[in-house]
This record gives sequence, C-alpha cells and structure tokens, in this order.
Amino acid sequence: MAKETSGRQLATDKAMRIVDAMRSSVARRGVAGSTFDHVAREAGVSRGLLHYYFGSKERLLVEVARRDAEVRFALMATHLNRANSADELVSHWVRSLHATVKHEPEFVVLLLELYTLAQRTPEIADELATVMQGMTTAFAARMQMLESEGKIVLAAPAEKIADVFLGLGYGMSLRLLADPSRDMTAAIEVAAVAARSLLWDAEGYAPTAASAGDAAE
Amino acid sequence: MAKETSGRQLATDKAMRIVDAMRSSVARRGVAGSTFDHVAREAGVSRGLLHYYFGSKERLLVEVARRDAEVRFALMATHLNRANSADELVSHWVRSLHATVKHEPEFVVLLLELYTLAQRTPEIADELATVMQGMTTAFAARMQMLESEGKIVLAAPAEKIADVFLGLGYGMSLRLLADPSRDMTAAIEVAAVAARSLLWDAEGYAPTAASAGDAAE
DNA sequence: GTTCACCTGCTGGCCAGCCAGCCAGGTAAC
DNA sequence: GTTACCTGGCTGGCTGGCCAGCAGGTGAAC
Repeated sequence: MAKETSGRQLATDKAMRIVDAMRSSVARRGVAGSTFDHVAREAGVSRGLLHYYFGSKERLLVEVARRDAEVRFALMATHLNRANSADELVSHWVRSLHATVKHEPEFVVLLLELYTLAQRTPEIADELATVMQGMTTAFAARMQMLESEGKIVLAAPAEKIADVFLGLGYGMSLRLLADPSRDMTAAIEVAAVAARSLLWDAEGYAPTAASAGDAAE
Repeated sequence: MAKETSGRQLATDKAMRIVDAMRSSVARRGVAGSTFDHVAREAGVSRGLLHYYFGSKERLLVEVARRDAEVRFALMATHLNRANSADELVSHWVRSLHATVKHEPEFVVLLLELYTLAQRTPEIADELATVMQGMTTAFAARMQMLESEGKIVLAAPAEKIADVFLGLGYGMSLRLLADPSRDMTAAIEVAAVAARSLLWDAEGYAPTAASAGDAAE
C-alpha cells in the first residue's frame, strides 16, 4: 500500500478523502462529470490539493481503481470463504450478484466507467487488468482449496472456471444495470445452472441441474 | 426506420454519413473525444450540419445506438440462422465471440460507451434496453424454432437461456477487451461448456461436456 | 524565550484551450 | 420568392493545470 505517486504521501486523511469522493462521484456522475471543482467540494478540500497529491486527473483515477479493487476484493473474499460446497459456491455467487446490483450498483457503474476509460488510458488499463487478474486468482484459489479438501471436483482448470464465473457475473450485472425494470431473477437462476455445470460434487453423487436451483433471495 | 428527430428527415445521404462517422469515432475516441469538429470533418460536412439534423450531441448518439443495433442485429442473425443443432449453436457463438473481439472490437467498445452514457441519459438507456431486448428475443426465437423442429431441447425458457448466452458473451468480451494480452481461448471453451449445459440434444443422445469443445477459430 | 529561516500542507485566483450550440447568411431547386 | 439544405465564424461557459503565496509547525541561533 502506501504507494507513492508524484512523490507525495497518499496515506493521509485528506488524500484518502479525495480518493473516496472521486470514487463516489465517478459512480454517480461519470468520469467526465467529476470535475476537480465538484470532487474537491465533496471531499471538503481545495481544488489545488487534488493537484498537489495526484498531479493529474488520470493519476487520481488510477488511485480510484486501486481503492475500488480493495473494497471489491474484501467483499468477494468474505462471500467466497463462507462457501463449502459446489451448491454453496453457486448460491453465494447468485446472492452476491443480486445484492451488488440492488444495494451497491456503484461497483458496476464504476467498473463500467473504468473499462471505458481504459480504452484510452494505458495506465488505467494496466491497473484494471491487475485488479481482474487478482479477482480471478482469488476465486480460483478458493475453488482449488475446496477441491483439495475433497468437497468439490472442478470440471476444468480452476482459473478458467473463475474467469467464467466472473465474466458471467459481470455480463448479467451489466444487463441488470442497463434495464432495471426488467426482472432478471429467472435468467440469473439459469445462469447459475450453467455455472453449476462446471463444478461437480465429490463423493460420487452426480450434480443435477435441479440441485443448483436453490431459491435466490 | 425513417425516424424523425427534431422534425428533420434523417434518411439523407449526409445524415447517414454523419451517423456512421460518429459511430466509428465513438468507438475509436470515446464519446468525450468525439467532438462535432472531428466528426464533421470525417463525415465530410460542416459542423453546423450536425446541429441542423440532430439538434444536440445526445440525439445524435441515440441515432448511433439505433444504427449500431441494426448492424449488430444483422450480424447475429446470419450467425444464428446457420446453426442447426445444439453443438452448432454453441460453436457459432464461440466463433462469433472470437471474431468480434479480434476483428470488430468497435462493437464492444461502442456498447461499453453506450452503457456508460446510458447511466446519465435516459434516452440512451431506453434505446439500449430496446436493442438488448431485441437481441434476446431474436436469439430466443431461433432456439424455439430449433426446438419445435425437434433438433434441440431447451433446459429452461428460451428467453432466459438467450439472456445467459448474451450475458456470458458480453462478459467474456469485456474481459478480453480490457486485457488483450491475456489468452482467453481456454476460458471461452469453458464458457462454451457451461452454455452447452443449457441445451440438450433431442433424440436421446445425451450431451457431453466434451462435445461442445469444437476447436474455436 | 524570542526571533527568524525554512518547510510542508494547503489554498484559490488565473489562464489558455476547448467545445456545443447559435446564428447570420449563402446556395440551389422549384 | 419561397423553401430546404448547408456553411463556418463566433461565443459564453467550463475545465484541467499552474503557481504565488499563506498558515502553522519545527528547530537552530542568540
């Protein structure tokens, strides 16, 4: 942590307030709408301070991506660690999908903004790639642990399955975000069935499509 | 089609050139970078004409979304109509995923930009929701036709399966786009296995995960 | 213990550049 | 002459970045 950007200590209270304000502003107003003026006011600091700490809007956004990764990562870890079987893994995944979109859509919006920005800003693209890689690895590690404990059997390399879970998750969230009026509950159940087909139960009892149903929220 | 915006006929040659230029500019430079100046130059018209026809940048972007839907839709239809079995459906889906990201990434980038924009522009959000609904319906209709012809059996309502296919597709494309250096071929194969589990073969021969493998590219 | 030099954190006015939108006017067709 | 199409100069508002300078703290000198 305690990363240096433009040789300035970024772990101070104000610097963190700026990053948080920028994060929520980007989620609410988008990158373009998040002017230094607005963000500074919301962070309760002067405009100049954003430059003092981060030098440019771009580098501030990199910090935002980093910060978001921490939050996102922590959330995922708690969800993952509670799962102890294939069914639980899938149902936790479904639950966290619903919860995220319903209660913390800023995760998805922010990711969208960052992806968009990454198209034209290599620094952001790097950061984002690192974040995604980290999520994949963590997810894969958890699955491998469950496999080594004899609780599940993976139908493919852990990392690839993790890619599919995350990809499916983001794909469905995106769709949910774009059209909140549409009820995607049933579609997510179907997605869970598909995801479930990549995890087999250990101990000989075969996975059935029905067993993944597990009423979500 | 011949839709009216600000009471102006938009089916003229120049109006269409403007929409196309805007479309490709947004894919290349993003919404923010697509200034009237640039787009006008690329369309070979004056800046004023963009206002004459579309009134505002926002409404021009709505036209871009509409236009993109047509292109995207046509492409999907040709792919879908060639598929005549569950395996073919999945392998065409995989192929089109690879092809899109490799040869026409502007589809994905544009969708990303539009999604982002839709967060703050209800007009765009509506248009986008319509587009996505149209894609889902078309996909579902094709699957239902195959089912009624006795070629496949659907493991869930056609529309939900279509949602999952599209969601998975966008999720994987997004990931591919964000980090082109990463080889996602194997992950896409795994995604295909998951997708395949939602389609059963008719006539008693059970679907095996392996049968969906079907070398991509 | 008072003074002074110095430093870091921080402020807000200023500026050059950019952009969407406006509009006065031009052209061609009928 | 009227209408539809089209042009490009102009402008007001906004933005990111720059920078001169201030407040308050530290420590050395005297």
